[in-house]
Amino acid sequence: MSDMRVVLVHADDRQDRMTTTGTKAWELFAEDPSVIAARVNGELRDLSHELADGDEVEGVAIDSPDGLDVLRHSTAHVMAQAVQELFPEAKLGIGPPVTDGFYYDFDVETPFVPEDLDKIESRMRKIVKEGQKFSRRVTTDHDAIAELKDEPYKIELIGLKGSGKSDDAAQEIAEGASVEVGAGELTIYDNIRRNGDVAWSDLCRGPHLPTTKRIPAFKLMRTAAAYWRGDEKNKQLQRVYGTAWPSKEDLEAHLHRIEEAERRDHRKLGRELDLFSFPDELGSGLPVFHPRGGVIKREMEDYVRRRHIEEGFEYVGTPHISKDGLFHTSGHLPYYADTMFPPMELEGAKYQLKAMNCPMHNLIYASRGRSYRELPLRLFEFGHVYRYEKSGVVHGLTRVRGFAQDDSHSYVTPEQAPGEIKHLLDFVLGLLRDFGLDDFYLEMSTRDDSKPDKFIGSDEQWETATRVLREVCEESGLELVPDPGGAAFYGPKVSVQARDAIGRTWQMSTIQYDFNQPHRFGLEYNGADGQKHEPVMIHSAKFGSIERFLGVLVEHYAGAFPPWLAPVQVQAIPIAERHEDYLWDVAKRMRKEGLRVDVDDSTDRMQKKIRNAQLQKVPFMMIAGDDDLAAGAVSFRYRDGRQDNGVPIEEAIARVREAVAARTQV
RNA sequence: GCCGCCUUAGCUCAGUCGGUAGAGCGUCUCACUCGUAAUGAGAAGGUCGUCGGUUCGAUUCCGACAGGCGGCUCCA
Repeated sequence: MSDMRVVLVHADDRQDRMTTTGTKAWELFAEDPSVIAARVNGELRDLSHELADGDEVEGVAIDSPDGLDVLRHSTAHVMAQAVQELFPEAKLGIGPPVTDGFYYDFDVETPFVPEDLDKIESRMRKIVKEGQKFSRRVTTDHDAIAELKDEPYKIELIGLKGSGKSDDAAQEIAEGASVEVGAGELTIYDNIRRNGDVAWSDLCRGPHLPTTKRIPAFKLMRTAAAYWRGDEKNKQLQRVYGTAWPSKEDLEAHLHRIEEAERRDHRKLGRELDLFSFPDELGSGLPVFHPRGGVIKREMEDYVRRRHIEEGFEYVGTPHISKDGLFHTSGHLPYYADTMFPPMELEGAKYQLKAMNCPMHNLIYASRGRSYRELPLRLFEFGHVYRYEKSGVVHGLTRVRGFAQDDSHSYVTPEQAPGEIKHLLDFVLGLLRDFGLDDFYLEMSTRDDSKPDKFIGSDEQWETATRVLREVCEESGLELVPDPGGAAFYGPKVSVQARDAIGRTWQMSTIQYDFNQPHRFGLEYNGADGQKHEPVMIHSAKFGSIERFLGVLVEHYAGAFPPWLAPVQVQAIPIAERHEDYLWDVAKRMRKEGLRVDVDDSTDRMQKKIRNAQLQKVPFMMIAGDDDLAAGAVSFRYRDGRQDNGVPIEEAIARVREAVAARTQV
């Protein structure tokens, strides 16, 4: 045993530490119970990892991003052990950590039922209590294949690793597969009981917690089916999702966040607030808006129509169906036949419900000769499109089969394109802010070079389009996340992802650069040089879909809309029947100002009326009794219980009017 | 589309080991007129998602379909 030196890294601090050969990483962190793994020379390692002279070592705390992954992946192992003890025939798929938790896939004859989750969870608690040690063991492909002869999926992964050789390849092979077989040597983790027995083993890259006892809090969430290696041509395995946290409190907080999200669910609130419904008689994914939801929808439409006109767009209108030739010209058919409703045949022609509006706007452009002096030519409408989404993906208002896009197409010269994209991006961001969404980032969807059949146009065209979009995005200063392969077949796309009140992100607006459709439609303009030139078209939807955006707004505000969007802005509540006329007078004056006011003249008691207005999340409750009558005033109650009594009528009207005009929340 | 679960009054849900069902809220009626989140009493309301099968008998068991939920795949 001889001396050696390691460098202990903590944040920006680096300290030399003398130690002896054979020192394990845990010995450096013995005094810090939150450290559950180590980063050695940049690589995540188990705490049992033996250090070498000159190593740079950093402790990984259980509540750090890496630490959480280690915790969750280790919990996945415990779950897999529990499953195989309870269901010996279960074959292992993969079991990586995911956001907030983990999953493990199993091939079992009979799918799991909810009661199985309870059984698995109990067995897991037993394993955690046993304090089994996670023990790393280096193996070879040959030995591992022999050892894992009963685990066909693991053997498949070993084979893929042999051909792939990199983490990236493993990621392509299967989301999460890299945690099983990363680059480098092949390892197996044994779970060892205190008496030395090997309880269970799994092919795994690691690292793991020192022992199962270091799992502070976990819960199994649900079962689901998932295609092996994410390919719908493959067999479906049974996936069990769980969550794991550094403390019981963190677990509780996580479960609380889930409840909060459920409380905000727009499908639930849509029914409770009488905003919209999905009648079975219409079919899946086809919503109807009730009067109250209609108010919000109309406010959105009025807003976005006015803003488009202010931004230089011209409001147009196009039909819902077209002969199918149009979609062949555009290039959408036959590629998207699967997602379009099937054609209707009449008088020898096939008509299709439109799934996109751009071809029709192209016809407006092409209706006469165009001059460069007209460009940018900006067309906008609420285009109602129909897409035959697969039955399993329809979801509330966020994924429907019939919806309205606030769709615009800007026809520009190639030189004008960057300026127009910037114009659109500014427009979109301002719109999102007006609707209370002010935390966003951009996603840049580009072509997948390995799938040329999914995209049309030359390499040069794609390169130009992608560069132009990227430059404008970078100029915006917003975070830019790449989305390789996510482009439309006709061009790259930038989409604005907005975070809602509880941090979830939603894809909202899109801006797409299209050099293909103008060519396919033979669009042209006369340039200053007297020659014909081909314009570029820029697709843009600001809300994206009116329905979807409305659904997101419901969740963002948890149904408590700011006054300008609230279906009922003021709910007037008389203390007693004799105050009704007085409130009706005030209400009528407010209505003259264009405000949405209701007077609750039902036979309910006033306490009940307040409760009802509260449950309907009305921003202003306007109450009047004898005192208010005498003073020529009203009393306000707000959704949070705040009160403001004795407000003179004129002031009360002005207060509501100003909150609506300024789009403020109250 | 695939896997699993689910579908009982307008809503949320209970129930029937196969003998056609119940609560709360909501609705309607009557009484109460009340100062900041549920007044009391009474009444109406269901071919138990649809179609088929098994059975003397099906809301209950089986199947198909429709719709929903959670995932997977997909999302121009």
